[in-house]
Amino acid sequence: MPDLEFTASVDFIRERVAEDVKVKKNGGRVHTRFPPEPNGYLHIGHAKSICLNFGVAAEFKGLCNLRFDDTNPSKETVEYEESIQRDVRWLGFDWDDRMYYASDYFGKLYEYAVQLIKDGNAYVDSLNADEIREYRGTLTEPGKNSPYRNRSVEENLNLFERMRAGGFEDGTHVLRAKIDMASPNINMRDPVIFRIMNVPHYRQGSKWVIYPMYDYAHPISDALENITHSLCTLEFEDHRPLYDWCLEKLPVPSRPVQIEFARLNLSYTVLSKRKLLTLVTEGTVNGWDDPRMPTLSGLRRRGYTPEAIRSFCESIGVAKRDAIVDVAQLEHAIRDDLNRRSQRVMAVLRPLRVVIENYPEGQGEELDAINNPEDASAGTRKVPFNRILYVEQDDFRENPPKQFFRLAPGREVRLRYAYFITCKEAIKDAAGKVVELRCMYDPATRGGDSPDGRSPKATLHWVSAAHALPAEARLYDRLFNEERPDNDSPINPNSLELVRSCQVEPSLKAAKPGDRFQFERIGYFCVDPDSKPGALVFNRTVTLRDTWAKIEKSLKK
RNA sequence: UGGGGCGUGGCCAAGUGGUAAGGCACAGGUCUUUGGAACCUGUAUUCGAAGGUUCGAAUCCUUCCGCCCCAGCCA
Repeated sequence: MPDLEFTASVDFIRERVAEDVKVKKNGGRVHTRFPPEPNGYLHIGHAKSICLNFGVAAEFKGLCNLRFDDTNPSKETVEYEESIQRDVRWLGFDWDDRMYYASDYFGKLYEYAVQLIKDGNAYVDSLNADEIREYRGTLTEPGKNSPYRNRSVEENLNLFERMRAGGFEDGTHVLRAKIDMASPNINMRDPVIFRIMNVPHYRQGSKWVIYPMYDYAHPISDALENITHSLCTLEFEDHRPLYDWCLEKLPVPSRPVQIEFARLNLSYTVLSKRKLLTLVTEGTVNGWDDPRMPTLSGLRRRGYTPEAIRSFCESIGVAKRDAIVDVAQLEHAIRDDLNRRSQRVMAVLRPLRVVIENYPEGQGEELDAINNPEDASAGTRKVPFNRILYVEQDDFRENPPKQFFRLAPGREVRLRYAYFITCKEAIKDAAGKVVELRCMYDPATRGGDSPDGRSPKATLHWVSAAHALPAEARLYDRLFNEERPDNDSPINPNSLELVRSCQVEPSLKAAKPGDRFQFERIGYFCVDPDSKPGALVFNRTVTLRDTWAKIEKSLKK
């Protein structure tokens, strides 16, 4: 029986699509598209749009196209295009054979423009950019008609053809839609629809020297692909009358509708393409896939899973109000996913040597460890134990504060899957730094349980010094310290911390780039592409929730 | 200022005239060989504000306030 009490509510877009399907609009067909411009890498904000577009299509048994909005050759490259394809696929979506390019419609777009001219709906303007701006008016004052606005159809046709043929300098002429220079909507004040750019296009080469503007190319591209619902972000809301105008004036094969939703904003994160580009070009970060970047490639390298990103996108909803989602919600999504599926492993980030004085020298043994307590089918593995171990420096305090349950002089703790040990003495170097712990173990507690039922308050992770593998850990923190960073915000100087002298359990020997693990008690880590056998490199995806850190923080206040 | 949108707890977000879902975060607690996970409990007499309509309003009307977007030959 379906649980009627918990019928999930749907967002306003799905509601509207459902209504259209119900009344058999477009024959009940649903067809969306994801239309990125190949001028940068996709980020988590795009993921929201991808999940929406592909998601809506799938839910209504429809289709979603991938379409490159490549109408501005000065910014677009094949590298970006390829990264976009890779990232959409990685996120888990498939466009089958429906990959399109606005640039493939340039011919059509040109013909439609000729039609517009013939119908008296477009004209060639020869004002320069500054003049056009002046003539446009302001928010409160209407614009004025260009002196070229009433050129004859013949003259317009001739000029436009010459624009296409080449020979004109950039900016000498533009094709404008003839709408209304006094419109209160500035987008309707005779918007430019074609401009001259003597720049080769990354796919079309030098075939064109005039390129269509987004506002003109987009509705027509949608119509040519028989898109039914064209979903875009809020800032295009007042472009909608222009979107509709294009479709009304031209004999296009279908009539899509544009629906706008609020783009994603994340706290402590910047999602503007311009700023992201700057971070990359100025070398503030190490490329588009720097694990601190909110790009899909960065998140991937960081260790985020597509499932977590999709689940995050589902959790934030789709609405029209401007919102800033707490980055903690994203972190929750990845923890939730990784908790269920990741292999547990013991790794010591900052090693502190421990000598078990009463453990026989030369002796060693292997202990059973559970691979994933959330998944019995993940099985167990053997972990070597020895007289000399490493534990985490943070797990020992010479003078433990209240509520610190871990190791301290005289304190007994459990070593996970191993024995209880009691600290007898802390050895210091000349500078007074604790460099070694002398401990005693209780042989009766093998595996981690005591016959007398006593149970230490703390369980520590550890590695056998003789068996552990050296590794590097890259610990990431938020890229910005400001909750709402702007274009000038400095990055968090501690956004990357390199820890080079880690010791990890030997089962990690064969770990390959992309493999994910939970380092018990520390966090989730992902093997970096820089990693090599014998020189392992792990990226920290996200920390585990850390109750002690919270207590310690409140203690300091 | 002209136009277009939006205002429900700290952050998201349901709700579409019948008496405020859910998630995140936070705070307690249970359990625990990860101070993890899981589980339980708590957190809006109130929906930007003020009027009005109605037996009854977050939902309808009026006015006001606040926030976002638009003056690229970017998308």
